[in-house]
Amino acid sequence: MSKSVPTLEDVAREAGVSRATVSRVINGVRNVDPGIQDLVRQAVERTGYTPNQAARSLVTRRAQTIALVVSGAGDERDGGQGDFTARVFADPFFGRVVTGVVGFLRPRSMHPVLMFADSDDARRQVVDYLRQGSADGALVVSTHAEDPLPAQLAAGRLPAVCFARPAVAAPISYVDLAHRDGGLLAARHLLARGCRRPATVSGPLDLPAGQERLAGFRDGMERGGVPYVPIAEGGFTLDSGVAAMERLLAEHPDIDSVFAANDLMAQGVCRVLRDRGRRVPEDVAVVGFDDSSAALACRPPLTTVRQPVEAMAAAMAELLHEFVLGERTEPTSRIFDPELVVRESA
Amino acid sequence: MSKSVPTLEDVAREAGVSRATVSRVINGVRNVDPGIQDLVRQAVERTGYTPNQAARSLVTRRAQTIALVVSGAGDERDGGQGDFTARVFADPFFGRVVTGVVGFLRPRSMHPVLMFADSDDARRQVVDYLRQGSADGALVVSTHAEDPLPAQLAAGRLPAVCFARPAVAAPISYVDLAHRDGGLLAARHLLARGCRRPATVSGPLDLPAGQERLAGFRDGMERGGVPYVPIAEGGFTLDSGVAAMERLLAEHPDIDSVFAANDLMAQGVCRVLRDRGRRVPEDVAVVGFDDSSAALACRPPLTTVRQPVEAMAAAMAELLHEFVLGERTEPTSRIFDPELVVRESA
DNA sequence: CTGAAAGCGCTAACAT
DNA sequence: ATGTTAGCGCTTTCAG
Repeated sequence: MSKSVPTLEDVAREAGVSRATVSRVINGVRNVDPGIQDLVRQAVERTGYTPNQAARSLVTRRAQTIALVVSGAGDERDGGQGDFTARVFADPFFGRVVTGVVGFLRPRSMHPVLMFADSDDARRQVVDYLRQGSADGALVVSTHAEDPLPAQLAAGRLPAVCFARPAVAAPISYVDLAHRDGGLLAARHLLARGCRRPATVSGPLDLPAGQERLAGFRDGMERGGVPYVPIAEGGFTLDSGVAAMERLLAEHPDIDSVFAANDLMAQGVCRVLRDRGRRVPEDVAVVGFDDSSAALACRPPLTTVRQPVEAMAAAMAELLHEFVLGERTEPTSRIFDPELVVRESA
Repeated sequence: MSKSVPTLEDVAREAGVSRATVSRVINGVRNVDPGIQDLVRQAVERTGYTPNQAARSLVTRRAQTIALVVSGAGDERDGGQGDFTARVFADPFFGRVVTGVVGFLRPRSMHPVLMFADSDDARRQVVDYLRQGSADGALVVSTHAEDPLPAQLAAGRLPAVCFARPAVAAPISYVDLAHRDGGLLAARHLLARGCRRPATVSGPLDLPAGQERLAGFRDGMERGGVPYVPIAEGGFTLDSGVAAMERLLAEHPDIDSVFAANDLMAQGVCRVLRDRGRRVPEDVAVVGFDDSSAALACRPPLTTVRQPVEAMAAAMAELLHEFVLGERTEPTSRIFDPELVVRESA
């Protein structure tokens, strides 16, 4: 058999210097004679050396890896797992988070480990993973309101940053959107269009995002002279949007506009409208939220409130990185502004 | 400050035994007195000990991590990155792969690191990652035909398993579907329905999956007495399905059925048909491929050829695991059978 | 500017 | 059945 993977020792011998010097060259530490640097680099080339990350981590106490965890509140056992994963990926939102996170991580040669925390057991795994030092910190995206993970992470003093303020209060960092302002934007646009009989398909009302988007919309309508807005609660999925819209239409057949708290539900809304023979936007104008891929996939393309998910995700990674480096210690929040994107649905 | 994380040493002292014994208990090695086991477990509890993975990996030479890499052929620089990630997540297929992989990994407390290999540089990162021992092996899903990664992995003798046979030949393991049989299934179903003027929106013809699904379909039609099938090549995306269908309809306005090589394109096909006032399936029957979430999201719900992606992904992880454990050494292939799922579109 | 040496925390022979 | 001991490959004082 050929000799196994080369170590620092091998490179040092090959270059005729000490291990320490090779280490310095590899890690780009200053104070190394340029001539020797070349020597070492050639030796590295010849031996095909690659530093062993475990050995490195053991002394630096850094894994160069962060956990990207999608967390639910449930306590489902195995059975639910597949569904949970599937649901997460069905939402175009998650892909954007990954895009943003990877964009920040990659140039720093760090990598995300994907974890799903949809049961007590899975959550324990996440915490253990961090305590083991397998990952330097966690980026968490919660899908449910009562998710206990953020609090657990905070209690364990583990570096972590959440996407959106956790419903369960905890001293933890997060990035979030000014959801309320987003709702306001939607209301103003509909008002400007002349709509006076709006309705809304809200997000889950136990989620801050659900509440605030609704509050902002109502507030905007109220200020615009429309005191009452029929509401049907949805669950941020296409199906829930369909169901909510059917309820709304049954009780309020004369509405002239709908604000859906995310694009997936807006898509459901459009589908129902179409099936009922109502034209969008002529008969009923529809405004979504997120500006996800669903907004463009929808017929007609959705006018929607853009949430800069990629930028938010990158900021989340950046914050975490600062914690890991010890440059930051206090829990921090970073709030982004929404923006109206006008297309054809309203 | 409180003393930092407890080590084996601390637990050993606390329990009044040697490090070795504690290690044995923790790793469930036999030959340890039950009484002492309890003692140790209590000490672990009291100290809140968690094994350090880096130290462990250093000696076991196992990271308990595998790389889940999505690989393209491109050589795009930074700019393309975001798009690539977004495109990957937009396809419901990838979520199913993750579900299957995680399902296998989780019970073994192993975790997937997400990597995107859409440039030479990124591919180098993947190879280095494995050589560093940060991951024990790679699971690769290629999105393009000329993806050089599988060959690179094989050349480096790195443990790896691909989803689908790589277009670039290499001595590497993979799981795949009997695509040809899938095409046959679609043809037979359409034939049984009485369709005699079929057309097909194929996948990219430089991809084995694209070629074989098409070949199977044509073969089936031929055997059923239909010698000619108009074809338009697509790219497995919704938009490409729309474009392909428009071309098809322009040149062959009298077709009575369409076989699309995946559900996303079938969705596009249905959309075009609907816009042109053709009823599905009354005027034109449509059969998709994959049975992804897009099949159910489509109106009408798609009759499609099911690809057991989750099971295939789990098999991929299992194969890799066997390589990592050294239980398997020769490149291996595992082929799954497709299955027709009849819904409303055909 | 470079080398020698001391660990990082753990597992696995080898003793006992 | 348990303890002793030697590393795994690397970074990092500390001398020189």
